[in-house]
Amino acid sequence: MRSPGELTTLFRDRGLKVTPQRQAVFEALYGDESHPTADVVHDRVREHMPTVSLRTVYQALNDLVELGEVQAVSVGTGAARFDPNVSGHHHFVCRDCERIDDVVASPPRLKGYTVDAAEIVFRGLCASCTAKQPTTSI
Amino acid sequence: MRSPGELTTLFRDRGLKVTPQRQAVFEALYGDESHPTADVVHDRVREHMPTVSLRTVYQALNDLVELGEVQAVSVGTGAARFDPNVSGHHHFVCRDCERIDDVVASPPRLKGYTVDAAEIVFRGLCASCTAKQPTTSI
DNA sequence: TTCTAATTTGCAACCCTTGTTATTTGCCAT
DNA sequence: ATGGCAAATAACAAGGGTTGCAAATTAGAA
Repeated sequence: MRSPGELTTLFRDRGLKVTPQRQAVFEALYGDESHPTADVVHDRVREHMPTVSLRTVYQALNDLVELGEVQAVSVGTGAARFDPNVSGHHHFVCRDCERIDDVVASPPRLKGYTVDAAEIVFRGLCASCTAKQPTTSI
Repeated sequence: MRSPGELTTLFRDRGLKVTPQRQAVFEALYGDESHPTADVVHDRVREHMPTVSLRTVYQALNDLVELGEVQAVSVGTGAARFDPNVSGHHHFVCRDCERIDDVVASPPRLKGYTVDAAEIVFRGLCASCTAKQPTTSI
């Protein structure tokens, strides 16, 4: 995810307005590695802007996801987690505390962890949907 | 997942009762490769037992998951999907129709598919939780 | 500054899943 | 075969997470 300053330009270029609420979400998420839920982001934002609604935080987060600046991580732990790191990496989900850690190493290097399973989820279009796609190539 | 007949024995051994509703869930899921949601299983069961409640279907599915006979797949497409195939395999999630296919091949062999991303989710205990685990070894 | 489209808020509604409770039922022991 | 008890069912409500909606506000271009 780009810096809050760069996001300001990006949002305006896309016809999206840069509100104080959105800037607060930018700041709350920038450089964060804890994979917070929308609710956690909301709490964080309200520390300095007590009147911001959860709905607005969801809006801002969804906008960031649509722009490809933030990744929504759904790993079956209830609420979606939001990750400003959109470079290729994977996640470790603790079955006890539900903490999510970034995994840049391969499984054998997960020292200290208890790895129960490694789930690989491929995302894209299935053969049928690929076939009926209007402009798809390859 | 074992056959409905074998599950009958397994359930009784564990002190769980084998009801017609549960047997209907067994039948509905046995050999199924479509990764149905609880709601889909419910519809399927009700074709022959119209009075079965969704709650009961959830109960049966959760029991099967706890016994390790069925895998609950949460890939961010809303409702959980249930998979009677508990052998080591991965999933392909279509971003268009949300169909889930089993993946036994490696990514390069996904011919016909449009692969946007391959997410690897490691599950287990993080370093902190591993450390405070009562009886953990290795 | 003015105008317009986008945004915010607060609320309700939605989906998915689980809690609760009275009633029914499987099934073990007799 | 029957009784009794623990477990399961059904119906309902409620919970968490997320989105839809409408009125009021506001960003930002002209």
